[in-house]
This record gives sequence, C-alpha cells and structure tokens, in this order.
Amino acid sequence: MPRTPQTDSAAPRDTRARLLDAAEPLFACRGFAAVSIRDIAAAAAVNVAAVNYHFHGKQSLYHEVLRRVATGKRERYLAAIRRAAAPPGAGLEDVVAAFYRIHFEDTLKTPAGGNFVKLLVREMHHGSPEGARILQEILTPMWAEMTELTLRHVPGIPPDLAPWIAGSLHGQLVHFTMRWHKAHDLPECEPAAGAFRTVFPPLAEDVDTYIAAAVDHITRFSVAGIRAMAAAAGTLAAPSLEDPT
Amino acid sequence: MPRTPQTDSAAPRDTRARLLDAAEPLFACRGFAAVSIRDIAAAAAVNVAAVNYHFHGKQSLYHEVLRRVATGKRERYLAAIRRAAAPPGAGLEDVVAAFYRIHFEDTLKTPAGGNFVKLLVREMHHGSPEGARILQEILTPMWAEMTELTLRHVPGIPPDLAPWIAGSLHGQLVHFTMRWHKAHDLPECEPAAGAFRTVFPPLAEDVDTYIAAAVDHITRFSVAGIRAMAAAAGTLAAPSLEDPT
DNA sequence: AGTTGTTTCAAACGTTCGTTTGGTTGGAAC
DNA sequence: GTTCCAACCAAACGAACGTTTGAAACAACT
Repeated sequence: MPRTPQTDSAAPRDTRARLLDAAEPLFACRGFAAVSIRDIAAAAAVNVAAVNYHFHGKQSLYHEVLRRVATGKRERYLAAIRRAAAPPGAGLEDVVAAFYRIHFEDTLKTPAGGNFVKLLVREMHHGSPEGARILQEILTPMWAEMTELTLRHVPGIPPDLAPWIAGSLHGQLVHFTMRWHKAHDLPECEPAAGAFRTVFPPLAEDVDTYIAAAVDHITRFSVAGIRAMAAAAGTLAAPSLEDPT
Repeated sequence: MPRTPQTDSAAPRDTRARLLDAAEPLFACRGFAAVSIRDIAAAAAVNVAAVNYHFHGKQSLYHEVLRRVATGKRERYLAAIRRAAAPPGAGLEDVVAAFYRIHFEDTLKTPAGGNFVKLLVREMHHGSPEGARILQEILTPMWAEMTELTLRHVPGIPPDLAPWIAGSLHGQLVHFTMRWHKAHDLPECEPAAGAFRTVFPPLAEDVDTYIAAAVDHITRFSVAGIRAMAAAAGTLAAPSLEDPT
C-alpha cells in the first residue's frame, strides 16, 4: 500500500516525479552520457539510490523522460490544433502558418516544448535504437497528420513528391527552432552559443518578434516552393533541371 | 631529430597520422564522449599511451581531427567551385543546383565528407565552445561566400532577408544530407537507423539517384521560395501574412 | 506495542575511463 | 663503442561512473 509520503517538513512531492522533473532539462541540455545520476539526484535533492529504486537504472529513467516529453508534446499539439480549428475557406498559407506558429509557440516559449525538441534532435542524431523507437512510436502519426493536412490544400502533388516537400518543411522547422535555442538559451545549456551566433547571427532578440518573423518567412518561402512543385508536376512528370530539351 | 620510424616489418606509417585516421570515423559516428582512447588505439593498432604522447590528450586529438576535416572540406569545396566555374549566363537555378550538387557529392560519396558533416552537426548541436570555434573559424568565410554567390543572382533581396533565406537553404541541406546517412550508413555508425527510416522513409536506394533527385527538388523548391521573397520585398517592405489590409 | 511493507540513505562495490609512469628499443651523432 | 634522444609499450594510478547493499525511518494495520 502506498503511504502518504512526507517525513517531516514542507511538501516533498513524490520522489519519482521529482526525479523526472530534474532529469528532463539536464538530459535535454547535456545529453544522456554527459549527465550522471548524481547530477540528477542532486538537482532533485534525493539520494542517488532513488534512481535505481524508482526506475530500474539510468537508462530506464531516460526512456521515461522521453516518453513523458513525447506524449506531452502530442497532447499539446492536439489541443492546439483543436483550438486553431481551420476555418472553412482556409488556404495553404493559413494552414502552413498555423502549423508553424503552433510549433514555435510551444517549442520556443515553454520549457516542456524546448526540452522536447532538444531531446528529439539529440535522439535522432545520436540516440539509441530504443530511444528513437519510443519517440518515433508516439510522434509518427502526429507528423503524418501534419503532412497530410498541409498537402491536402494543394492539388496536383504526386504522392512520391510529398516526402520531399515534408523534408523541406521539416528541415526549415528544425533549423529555425534550434537557431533560437542555440543563440538565446542559458550558457549552462548552450556552451557553444558564441560560435553558433557567429555562424548564424540572431535574427531577433524578442521571442514573439522571432516567431512572427519565422512563421512569416517559412510560410512565404515554403508555399512558393510547394506551388512550384505542384506546377512542375502538372506540366510534366519528372522534369530535369539541366536537360531543357 | 626525428628518426625514420620503422622497427622491423612492412610500412608502419607515422603513428600520429594513424591515430588521426582511426579517430576520425569513430568520433564522427559515436561522438567525443562515446569513444575511448582505448578504442582509438585499438583501431590504429598502437599503444594507448601514444595518444598522450603525440597529442596532449583526448581533447587535443579530437580538436586536431576537427581541424583536419574542416580544412579538408574547405579545400575540396574551393577546388570544386573552381572546377564548376559558373558559366557567364548562369541563372539562379544553375548556381543553387551547383552548390547543392558539390556538397552532396562530397558529403554522401566520400568518407571524408561524410565524417565532416557528422562531426559538424554533432559539434553544432552538442559541442564544446572550443570545438565549435575551430569549425566556425575555418568554415565561416566559406559559408558567407556561398550565400553571397547564391543571392547575387537574384535582385531585390533586402540584406535583412538574406539570413532567413540562407537559413532555409541550410536547413534543407542538413535535413537531406543526414537523411541519407541515417538511413544508409552501417549499423555500427547509425544504430537508430530503423526508427529513423520509419519517420523519414528512404527516398532512393542508390546514391547517385538520391543526389540527382535531392538537388532537383531543393533547387526547384528553394528558387521558387527565393523568388517569392524577392517579389514580396519588391511590392512592400515587410508584409504581414495575416493582415491583408 | 508489535508487525509489515514501502521508502530513504550513507557507504561501498566493481568497472571504465583518461592519464601517468618507468623502462625498453633502435637509429643517429660523436 | 658509447652516448643520446625520440618513440614505444606494459602496467598502474586516481577519479568518476552506474549500481548494489544493509540498515534505518516511517506509516499503516493488527
């Protein structure tokens, strides 16, 4: 039987939840290997053995963090999409802009969203099969729906071109998301911020200004790209750029 | 006085060079922390102490690897640009396509280029200030020239829009570069390939097919985007998408 | 009060890591 | 032949890590 915790003082939350809360930003900022369970235990103000008691080990704690941020992101996304409720006469611009705005608002302005995208990028670039599997399982349907909803609004896109367009959208999304975090996060989280800002100068100092400009740019840039793909696909099947015969 | 090495047998290259050659793919695939100097020494078939003798330690070896791949990339890029020699009447499409083709040919088809881009992405996402500084110092002029050469061919782009366009180009470049590596590299280098292929299905099985399709797509998509930015900038200063008044 | 089962903790365990040590090798300089 | 020194190597060192241990603390129940 679970006892009501509490030893003596204030309000010690469930040790398990405190570990998850403490581990999430640490893993997001420094990665799995660079965070020791002693760091996590210290941040959560609990004993090191608590990690192996409440979870089976460091790996399981990390996987639990991944599961939590992924499901959180999915739920916030679904809620935001429901709230944004595409108007009847919405065009491609509106849909693309709405998706990007939802993502940036969540990812750049909330700690949970920021941790999610950092863990996601990290896991996709450096991760274990198990970690990538956890994220992929939770997020794949959400991404598929995003792509499908976007491309539904432009006719004449052959199915084999859709993943290319989705790739261009995703690449820009990741770039402009990480660009903000790399340049504006606390130094303890982004130690290489200086060099990054030299290569990619900050495009705005205020979050809301950045989001507005980023949504505006990506939408304009991508909608033109998508329309060009549709137009080219409408004229001939697989045109080659350097063979104008 | 450096003696000619050679103890007895065949042709034992300089131990220093062998360490660099062995360390480069290991660091590129697994990252700095996940590679031990014992791994490197074993791959180079030398003693572990050689790392601290020829370099000052693991970190210095890693920085030397970074320096070598970055300068190698820059030299190959300059040679390729000189070889590609923009024809007099070259349009925006030709310039953009040439840049992407040069990059993909180097990054997807040569081990050195593959190691470079993996180390670069890793260092930009997870790196130390010193590592990022090394790469930034060597690559910044090259990237600035790439952007300048590209945007020179389209008039009417205000200077403050250039970094946004460069970001869109860079984001797509990284996405489609890593997309190939993640899906087609050896399992020992990409352990999460399975999950990655689920989220981002492979777009081609042959490298040359992939490069041709990627260059074609990114060029068409991006040129349309760039032209749209130029057109919008030509009509009004900073038009807002959702304020059509 | 006593028993039970869960939770916490200080301490230690065994491993792996980067680095250092002390000594050997082997060709070049005298 | 002797000296010299860069190069190499087996072995060990100290630190940091993830994990385990055994006992103490605590609330709930009889």
